[in-house]
Amino acid sequence: MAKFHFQEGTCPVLAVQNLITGKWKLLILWQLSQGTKRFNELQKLLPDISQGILTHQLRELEQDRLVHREVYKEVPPKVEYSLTEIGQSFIPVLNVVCEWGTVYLSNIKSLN
Amino acid sequence: MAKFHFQEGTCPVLAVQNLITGKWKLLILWQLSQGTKRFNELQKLLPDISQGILTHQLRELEQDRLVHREVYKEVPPKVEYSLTEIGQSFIPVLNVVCEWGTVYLSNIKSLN
DNA sequence: CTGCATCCCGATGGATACTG
DNA sequence: CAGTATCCATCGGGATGCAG
Repeated sequence: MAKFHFQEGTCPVLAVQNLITGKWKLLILWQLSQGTKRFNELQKLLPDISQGILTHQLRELEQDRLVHREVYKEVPPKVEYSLTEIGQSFIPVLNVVCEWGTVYLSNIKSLN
Repeated sequence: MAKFHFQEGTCPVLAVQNLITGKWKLLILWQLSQGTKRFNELQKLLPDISQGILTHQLRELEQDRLVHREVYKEVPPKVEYSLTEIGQSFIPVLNVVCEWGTVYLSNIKSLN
């Protein structure tokens, strides 16, 4: 893996790159930043992501300690996803991204 | 493609997701934020990315209007890459990402 | 020097069916 | 409801060789 050659040790930019590389990671985090969601709710909010992939990416986010998975031992089953403390700290980044994206889209639009 | 169901039209978060999904996009943008770079320089700064991929990703960033490619018709050839105005506007986002990444890495480290 | 073309491979994404 | 299992398609990434 690449090191960041302007700094010793691991590159923080690369770390973030690895965290959010995954076609839906940012969207999932964004949805969870709006509050705790059940699996089913996420599916409805992100209808273009298949069930298997959603599960998979949630697991990755969980491993990366951005997302917390709470399983209720009930019938029918109930699983809630929420942001961990680390995940919460990422919200400002999401907001900056969202703001920039909005400007970007309008710039691109006016260029075409 | 997914729409952002909390807003009409295209989702800015998704737009950014698509821009920076690509294993090296953030790193490339970061390097270019430090100043104009020749192709060769980028290769040295990012030794773990193969030439073909570097070319490919630079082309994508160019299409997305984040990067400018200046070809000097000389012998030997010389090509310089720099951030466009839109690309420049992305630098604050990169800085936020970098700062958060730094904190994230130290958090993760202390958890293991 | 720059970077395109080709070929290859593993990772990622996706559709569908099935299960506790 | 919230998955897992399976199979398949596509894409990203990489090595190498060639060309202007």
